[in-house]
Amino acid sequence: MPELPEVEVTRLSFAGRIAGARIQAVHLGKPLRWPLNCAPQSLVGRQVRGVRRRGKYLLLDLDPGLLLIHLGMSGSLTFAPQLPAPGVHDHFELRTTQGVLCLHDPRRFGAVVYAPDEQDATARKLLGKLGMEPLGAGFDAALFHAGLARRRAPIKQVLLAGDVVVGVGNIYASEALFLAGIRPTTQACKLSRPRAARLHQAIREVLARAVEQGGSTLRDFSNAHGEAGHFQAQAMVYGRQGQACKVCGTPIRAIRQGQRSTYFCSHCQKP
DNA sequence: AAAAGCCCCTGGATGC
DNA sequence: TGCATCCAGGGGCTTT
Repeated sequence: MPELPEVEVTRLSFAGRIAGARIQAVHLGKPLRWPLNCAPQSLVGRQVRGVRRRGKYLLLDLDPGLLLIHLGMSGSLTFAPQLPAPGVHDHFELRTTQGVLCLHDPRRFGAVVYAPDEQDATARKLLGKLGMEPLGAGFDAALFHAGLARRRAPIKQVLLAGDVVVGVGNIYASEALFLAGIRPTTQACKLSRPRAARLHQAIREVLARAVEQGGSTLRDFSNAHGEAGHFQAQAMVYGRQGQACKVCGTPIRAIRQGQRSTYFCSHCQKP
């Protein structure tokens, strides 16, 4: 489910409210992708200093240590003053002096992992190979082009891989490529510098706009207040197979790339 | 080093 | 109504 915009919208919706809280109890439901690699009891009494994001990971800074939270395909977080009614898919619950953080994740591809610090081996294994932050100052068009230049795979799959640029998932990859006028099947290394620069800009635009819109709610995404996002309404290609392109009227096509659906306009997007 | 497949898991939509 | 099949916003791991 959640790509960078959804993760960032989630972060923005509870970071300020949880900062400074002290952990009172930790409750676990069914196992997630990885087991929590520390004794839940050992977190009790620690303060939550803030919430950062790296790619699609949320970093809950504790004093000391940090929790890495990933929402997987179907995860969502809520942060509420009162204990929520127990749900069968609530698999991680952090009770604090300022509210209850709850991870709801039907498919359980999500995870919560503890690390003493970011240099820790566990943290580095998960965060170490991540690419540039698309909304950060370090996301440079020339570096982006250089990163693409050594990849022969289709550009869509290079975007999804996350080692050149992070946070672009299945929805926003299709959307950004549409905005940049680039066919998803084009080999990444074949993109000229100007076209790579155009894609660089398109990624920033699409992701920033999606954050403003509160993310995409296709099935069940909601922020930590429980509110849905609205970006999906303005998708140009994603999920629009057979419908007319909003720019030229050509029917939108759907193909499979690496077991994932890709949508594009064969007229607006050139190989 | 890079690319391609394979899984993990549940639920909703669709088709017979 | 019941059952089988396919699909879904991710990504680490193993194999080529």
